[in-house]
Amino acid sequence: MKDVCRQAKLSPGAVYLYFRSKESILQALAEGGRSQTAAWLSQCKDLSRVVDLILQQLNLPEAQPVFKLDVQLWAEAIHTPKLAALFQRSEAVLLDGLAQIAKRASPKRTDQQAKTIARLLIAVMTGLELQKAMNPTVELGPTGVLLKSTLREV
Amino acid sequence: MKDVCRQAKLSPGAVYLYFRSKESILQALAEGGRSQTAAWLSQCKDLSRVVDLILQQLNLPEAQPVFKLDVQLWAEAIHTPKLAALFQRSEAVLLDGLAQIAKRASPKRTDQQAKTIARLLIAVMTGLELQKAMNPTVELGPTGVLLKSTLREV
DNA sequence: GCATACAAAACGAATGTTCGTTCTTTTTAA
DNA sequence: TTAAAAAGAACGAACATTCGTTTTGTATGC
Repeated sequence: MKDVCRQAKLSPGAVYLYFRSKESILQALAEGGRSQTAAWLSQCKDLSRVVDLILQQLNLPEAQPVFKLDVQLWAEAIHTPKLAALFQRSEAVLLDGLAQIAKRASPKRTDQQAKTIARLLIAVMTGLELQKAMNPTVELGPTGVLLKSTLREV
Repeated sequence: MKDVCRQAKLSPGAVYLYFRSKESILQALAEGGRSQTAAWLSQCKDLSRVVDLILQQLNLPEAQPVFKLDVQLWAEAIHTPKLAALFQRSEAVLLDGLAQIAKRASPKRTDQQAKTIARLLIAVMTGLELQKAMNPTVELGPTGVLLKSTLREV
């Protein structure tokens, strides 16, 4: 809360004019991440583009504080059903979107395979985000190239 | 702390006979995870085995509470330098170990490529762990097969 | 064999602090 | 002049931690 006040340049009392509770702030934060994800997902017509955007986000210096925030949100979701449900819904949307893109690229893939690829992509994205959150000096290097080549092969 | 007491079947006072503080408990927990990871890493002579063990762990029903705990530890590490340093050290060890295995399999890979593969594997592992922590009903399906085939191609 | 003495272990209520929230007051702006 | 916005002190609940007491287990005396 102290951090929220500092970031918003508002006193505790003022913050509570805009949000009912801390939990509703966290929900709004998670909601914001969700819609942002949906926004860039809609710009992707193939998995190569997806990988590009993911790695671009991960390398954005100003996005780094967001990574730390996301880890806090994940932890909060573990013991806050409302947040957990929100994350599960947005993950389901992301999963479907990615699976569709995966299937469009090679229609002979089964739905299950497409979904597995999508799940792995999400895992890579969040996993790398965690690494960057815990150690900002991490360099991703040729991760994007490697990822894209593997996606072409499968 | 309440959860720790319940799990240990000990009163708060008794817990503090074994640990100096909550933080030292978290450190011990993280330390335990580290040595456990080192243990199964030493049993792996190729990446295929690594993938097998990772997915076996992820599918173990009794390991699921550990996933939730890990997410809490990650979040705590974000604002606890001691924990962050511990995680960074153990990640470095894991990274080197996996990179060595990756290079042993195909020596023509550059060190950077091997390290990138290792980093991606760690990302997949923690990413899937996060998914399972937030939604225990997640089914991994043919994730292992797919992962191993992609590793063979690259 | 039983009672006594002692130390280690455990308990759980009490403590002080932190944190989310509220409330009264002051400032801003229309 | 008035309503909206912001401030920040104050409140209460939750939390990590401590401490005086009780229990348990074990060695020692008779």
